[in-house]
Amino acid sequence: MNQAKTQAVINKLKKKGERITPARKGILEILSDTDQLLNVAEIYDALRKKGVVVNYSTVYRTLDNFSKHGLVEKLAIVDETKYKLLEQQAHFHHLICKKCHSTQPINYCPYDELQEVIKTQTKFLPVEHRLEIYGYCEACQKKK
Amino acid sequence: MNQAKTQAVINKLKKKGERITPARKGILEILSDTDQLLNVAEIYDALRKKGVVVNYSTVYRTLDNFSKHGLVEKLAIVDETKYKLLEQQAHFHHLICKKCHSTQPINYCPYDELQEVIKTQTKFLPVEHRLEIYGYCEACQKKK
DNA sequence: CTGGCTGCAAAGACTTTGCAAGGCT
DNA sequence: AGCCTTGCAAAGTCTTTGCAGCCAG
Repeated sequence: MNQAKTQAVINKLKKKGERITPARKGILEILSDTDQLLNVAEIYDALRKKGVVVNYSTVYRTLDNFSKHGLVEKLAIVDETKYKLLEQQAHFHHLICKKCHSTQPINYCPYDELQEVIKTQTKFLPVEHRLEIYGYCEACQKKK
Repeated sequence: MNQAKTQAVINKLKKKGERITPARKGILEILSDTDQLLNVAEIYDALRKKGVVVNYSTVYRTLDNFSKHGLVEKLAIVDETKYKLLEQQAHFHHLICKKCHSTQPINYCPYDELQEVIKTQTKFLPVEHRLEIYGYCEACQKKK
């Protein structure tokens, strides 16, 4: 279990005057311990498995809260909304399997070139970006 | 009005044995005539303005249909789902304004490097990808 | 003609919200 | 103790679906 990661985020939340409840701690632990993108139902289920039984609305509210504090990113996958804990150092994009919906991070980001192109072509002021790659994971390729 | 573009897609649909109804024709015209990403409500409204009054479910079904035929792309924007007509030649990514939600295409795609990185780092088989950039358009920068 | 397409209305999935009770600090 | 957070239930939004009737080919 990635306690250091969880604790770091908890400290940030405390500094902002947010209370640390079992639901919040549980969700942070879950997000800290995975490199998958998770949707609300997956987080809800994972919480139950940990013995933290909460209402769905709590999960939604908690994720909104974390998102507003810039601790968690809400990602729009086609036909699904997923969440991930933001890393302070680097940031990642994800490979998403079209069959089993598993995700894995990839160490690549086109941000620098992207920014250059935008500056050259437009007067748009970029703030953030999303990049996801859809395809088939190793396991699902073999199944086919 | 971009009739050539519309007609080209209509021909593709006909070849696949799909019928060309007023709803389908209207939606194709709308998508052909914009470089914006449109959501279902925007397409529905644009149809009405053209005098083509249809049910929401028809818009959904039509877009699903086009999407299945690879003519239209369904994009997941955070908190919104948008659609665009696929270009056969090139493909584009979009700049999305966080304030007014307008979109503009940009002539850049990291696909080549991306594929290289995926091949090097993983055994994932990429099929498609999504890249969107969020920020502020020229008009909204001035308003601030 | 005739099967695919549409309208309608209802259901379904997901998310948000108001209020009272409970628990973190 | 005070007030932020949660549970509950209801409402809201968006999307899908079954069925009957219509229309493009």
